[in-house]
Formats: sequence, C-alpha cells, structure tokens
Amino acid sequence: MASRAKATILDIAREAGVSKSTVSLVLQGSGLIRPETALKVRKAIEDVGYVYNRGAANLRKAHSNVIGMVINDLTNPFFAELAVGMERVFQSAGIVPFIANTAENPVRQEEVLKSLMEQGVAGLVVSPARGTTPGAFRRLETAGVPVVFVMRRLPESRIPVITPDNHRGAYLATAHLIGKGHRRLAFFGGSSDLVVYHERLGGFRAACEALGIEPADRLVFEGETSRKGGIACLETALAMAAPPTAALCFNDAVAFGVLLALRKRGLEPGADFAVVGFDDVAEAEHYMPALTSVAVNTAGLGERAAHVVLKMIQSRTTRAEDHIGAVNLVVRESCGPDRKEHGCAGMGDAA
Amino acid sequence: MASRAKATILDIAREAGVSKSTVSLVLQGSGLIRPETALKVRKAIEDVGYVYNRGAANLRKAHSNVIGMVINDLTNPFFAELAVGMERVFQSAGIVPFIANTAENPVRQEEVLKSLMEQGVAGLVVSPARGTTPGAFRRLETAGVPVVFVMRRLPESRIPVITPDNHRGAYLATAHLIGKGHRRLAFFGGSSDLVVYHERLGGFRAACEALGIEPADRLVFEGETSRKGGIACLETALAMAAPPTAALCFNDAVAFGVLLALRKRGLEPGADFAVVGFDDVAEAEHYMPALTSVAVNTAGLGERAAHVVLKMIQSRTTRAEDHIGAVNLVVRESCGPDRKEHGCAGMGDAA
DNA sequence: TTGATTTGTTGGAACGTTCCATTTAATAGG
DNA sequence: CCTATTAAATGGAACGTTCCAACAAATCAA
Repeated sequence: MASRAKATILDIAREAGVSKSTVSLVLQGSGLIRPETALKVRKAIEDVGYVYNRGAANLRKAHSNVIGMVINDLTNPFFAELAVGMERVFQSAGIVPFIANTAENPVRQEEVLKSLMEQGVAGLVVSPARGTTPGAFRRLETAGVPVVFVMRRLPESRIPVITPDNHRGAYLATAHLIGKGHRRLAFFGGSSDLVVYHERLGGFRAACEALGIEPADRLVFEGETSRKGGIACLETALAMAAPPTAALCFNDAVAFGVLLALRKRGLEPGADFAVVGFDDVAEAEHYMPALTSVAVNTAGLGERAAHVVLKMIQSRTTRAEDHIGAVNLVVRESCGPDRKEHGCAGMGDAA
Repeated sequence: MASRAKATILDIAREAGVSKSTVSLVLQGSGLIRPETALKVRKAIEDVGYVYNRGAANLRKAHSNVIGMVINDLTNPFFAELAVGMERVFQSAGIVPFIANTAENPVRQEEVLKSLMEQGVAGLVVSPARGTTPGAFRRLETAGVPVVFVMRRLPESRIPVITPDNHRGAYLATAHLIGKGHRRLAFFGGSSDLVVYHERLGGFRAACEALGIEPADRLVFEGETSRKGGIACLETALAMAAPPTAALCFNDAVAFGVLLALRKRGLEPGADFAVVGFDDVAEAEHYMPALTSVAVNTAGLGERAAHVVLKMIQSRTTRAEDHIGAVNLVVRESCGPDRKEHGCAGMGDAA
C-alpha cells in the first residue's frame, strides 16, 4: 500500500534496458533518440509509475521553470481577476505558476519571497503588500531574479511596473461627476502609504483644479479599501455641516460600501448622492444600482505582466519598460441623471 | 550588477573558516554547534548574500516542506475565503503553501497536480475541479502523498474529505421556505456531475417529502453555479405555466443572480419570490436584500482541512477520517415575511 | 579498403545539500 | 598518567538529474 522507494531514471533505464542518459534524453524530448527506443522508454516510465524530480534537475540545470505570483489580497475579487489573467498566459506557455497570498502583510510577504527564492523561482510577478519596506526586494535583485510589479508600485524601486493610468482614470471620473453638476466632491477610501492612492487622488485634484472646484469643496476621506471603509467614509462625510453630493471612491469595494450605506440611510444612490468606483470589477455591472466605474482592464494587465516576466526570464535581464494601461470610464447608474441646479458651464453629457 | 555565481554553503564555510558540515548544522539550528561558531557562520551567511537551496536539500532529505492548495475557482469569493482559512494555519505552522488554480478544468488540474508532484510536495489540499476523472489522483495515491479533499468530493475515492453537511443544510433551508408558506418550490443551479449537487438536492427533496410537498411541486433547474446561472434559472422558471414561489439555490452566486433577475423584472425579492442561498459568503450579509443563506463556516473548514493534512504528513499516513462540518441557516431578508394564504400545518416560525 | 561522417547511445562528473561515521579537543574519573 | 566520556567539528558518500566527451555501429566518399 505505502509506496516503495520512488522510481528514478535508473530504474527506468534498467527496466527498458538502456542507459540513464538515454532516459534523460527521452524525458527532454530530444530528437536524437531512435523512435522505437523512445517508445520503449516511455513504456517503462508508465510501468514503474515514475515521477520526474524537478528539484534534482534544477540542481544541475541552475534554472527552474517555476514562476511565482505574489498577491496582496486574494479575497479581493479584483486581484483574483488579475491572477487569473496572468495564469492564462503562463498556462499557454506550459508553465504552472504558484500563487502565494500575502494578506496585505509585509512580514508575511517577506516569508513568501524567501520561500520562493529558496524554491529557486525563475521569475516573479508581484502586487506588493501595503507598507512594503524599500529593501524588501533587494535579495531578489542581487540574486538577479526577474521581478515585475503589477497594479501597485514602490516609491523608489527600479523594478518594472505594469499599472493602469490611475491619474487619468481618476481625472475622467471626477470630470464626469462635475459634468453631472456636482460642486462639492469627496474622495473616499485608501490610505497614503499606497502609491496608487496618490496617483488616483492626484487625478481627482487635477480635475477639480481644471474644472473650477474650489479647494474647500474637495473633501478627502482616508479609509480602509473595503466595503467597510466605504461605509465609514460615507457616515463621516454625511455628518458634516456641508456634506458633499458625490464621491469618487478609491476602488469598487469602497464604492459598494457607500452604495450600501446610502440605502441603509434611505437615500437613493445616484439621485441623492453620486458615486463612482475604480477598477470595474465584474460585480460592478450587476450591482444595484449598477456602478459607474473606471475600467482598468484587469485581466489584460495581468496578461501583460505575465508576458513581460516571461520575456525577462528568456532574455536573462532584470530590467524592462514600465507599462501604463489605458483606462476608460464606464457609465452606469450610480451617478443618476444630470443635476441642473447650478449653471454648469458646458460639461454636459452630449458627445 | 548581474549576480556572480550564487553562493553555496561551501562559500560560507570558506568565509567563516569552518567546514560545510558545520554550516549545514547551523542552518538547521542544531544545538551541537558552539554559539560563537554559529554566530561567525551566520555573519558569513549575511555577508555573501546566501540563499538556501531547498531543491538540493530535498534531494537528500526526501521530504519537502511544500504544501499545495489546489483550488477549482479562485475568482469565486467562496473558495478564496476557503483558501485564506487554510493559509492561516499553514502560516502559523511556519509553512508557505502554494496555491494553484484549476479554473474548473480537469485537464488543467492534471497539469497542476503533475507539476506539484514533480516539485515534491509533502501534501495537498484539493477542491477538485468539476468533471475530475476517477483516476486523476491515482498517481498521488501510489506515491503516498497525503491528500485531502475539501468542500467537494469524488464519487468513489478513498481520500479523506472535509465538507459541510450539505444534506442537512439544504433540508433546513427548504423547511424554512415551507414554513414560510410556500407550496411550490424550486431548486436552482448546479449540475449533476458534482457530488455536492446530489447532496444538496437530496436535502431539498427529503424536506419536501417530510413536509408534504408533492413531487409535482418540486421543480429542479440545473444551471451554471454562477450569477448568470441564477438569472437563467429564474427566467425559465417564471416562464412556466405554474411557476414556483420560492427557490433554494445551489450556492450564493446563483442566489445573487436570482435576486438580480427578480429586480430586473420588477419583482420584489422576498415578497414576490423567496430565495435562499448556500454557503453564506461575506457578501450575502451586505446584499440588497440581505440574503438568507446556509452558513457552512468556510474558513473553519479550510482550517480543519489544513490541520488534517498537516497531521497526515507528520504521521506519514495517507488515510484520515472524513469530517462533516455543522451548518446553520442564517435568516435575513430574502424570504420576506411569512405568507399565510394556504393553511400551513404548524410550521410557523415560533421557537 | 580506409577514413570521415552521421546516428544513437553511454559512462561519469558535476550540481548543493544532509547525515553518518569519524576525528579532534577538551574534560572527568580512577 | 591513562582511559572514558563528552562536546564540537569534519570528511565523504549519497540524493536524482543533466550534459559533455566519448564510443559503437552504420553509412558514405574516395
């Protein structure tokens, strides 16, 4: 019942009456072997229930075909979509990537990276955890392991980054809100230890600036990047003397929270308070009301990141160009119809 | 810039002026080494930027500390929650598990399992893909690798299973519906190639049987186990001459789809049509209306599964007891208030 | 026929660790 | 002083692959 000592290529060699070298050659699909011999060997492989020992092979070859995807939060559907995009291209490259979750914890991330290195990964796609320290990837760099960041970046790092155009996305969304006639706007959720946060907030501010919203009428509420965070943001915002009438949310999760909290208060999302999300996760389309959001082509960026790391591995380099993905605002129901109270200067929805 | 040949324990040994064996001992935290020597070695390790080669070690030790979690669909928040539960216990055991996604594809699953075996995994927790063939895990079994199934099982397999009490959950939910006064019930979503499906459907049927619902009044609609599937089920159900007034859904995703489709048709979930979900994902609580669902303690089952596989590895066995987790119905808003049209025999909500 | 070439096949030396058996040094017992 | 005992450190043989250099057999050129 229990397995006897596991079979090696020597067992196969004996079984098939050839040398271990021949078996190795067959395993690697070398054309140097006579077809009949190969067949004989393959039969022996089946017979003894052989499983290839990649560890031993890597020891000799000094390059594994293991690729790691390090994700900061797998329970967030956004990152799950991202992971699936990457997987698609790895799969068609005949590679099984290993996914590791850091649960937004830099310490855990450190462990994960260490383990992956010890495993001898050939390359890594990483969405770094919040609060990642500057030196966290130095070991990888000095070891010459190709790494690419996706969706998130570190402030100073030289590691290539694949990310959506956060600034522009936020700008677009904010302009949309202003076009709807809103004059007192909020930015909900996120925290300043994330580079993305600054990018998105920057886009928000730039749009306000350009379209004539007074600094006093731009409200910024930091908070968790989750449903819960959204709920909290809305509560504190509405408790103000002069509350905002619309909000751009750091991401869709926050936006869902806001929608929920509005409903709880008996307010109609869209009509009473406009909200736009960011990322356009699959759920946004099916929400009640359907969420207006900035689509970032999540899976596409994932695929791009996977391609980049593959290319880096192949060309044995640790450098690559950054890639900023196009974004576009998909307008649904969560901003309601235009509000015409104030004379709004030519920002209608025509065209 | 590029890494020079990577350091091995011999380099450390030279640097520290000791033998490789000593270095190895230090690496394993052996108490046999004089503290000062250990210190010297540890310093050398830092200096040369050494990274441990687990592949080489496993070659000699013949047991890795790699554990794999094979998940059928990571984009489903339910399975993501499950994965996170498992991770928690692996983490506190000082193990970094590798997650692999099979995307509900048996062929992909085969590749994933092969790769994991080649990597020399010590154990596996698997939520098998739909349509997994009976022999898919034979290799693992003959290799003596501990495997435990979680959430899903194969029809014939002898591999231990950690799963919720699906039958009872479905029974509870159905009884609740009947207690609300419904007399024509539907079971929405899922397909018969899943063992879980039969278990849940069985519970549904048993409750109908026990509580006096005619076979003709039990409607079963197979469908995708997703929002989309739920929408489709509701459409075809309402197109019937005598449509059902309530549905037990295969899982929460299906239920969300049904809720959505009801809204789209201008029907009020709960009041016009009662729906109960299964799994009680985090989102259920926050939905509009909040979804009544069968809570299965997802993360808890994940933790249990992780513990079991850890124990199996430790005691080098490939067998373990099955574990059926308790379930309970959490009643929210999606079934509305009681309906009293028909004289319903003593199934009120009291107690 | 002889030598060169091609086609298949093969032994052996790595690769970086672990672990056993051994050695060396230091300490204790008589 | 010699012998046991303990503590600390070490050399060498694995582990299962890959790959190079070498070899054997068959084919070809002359």
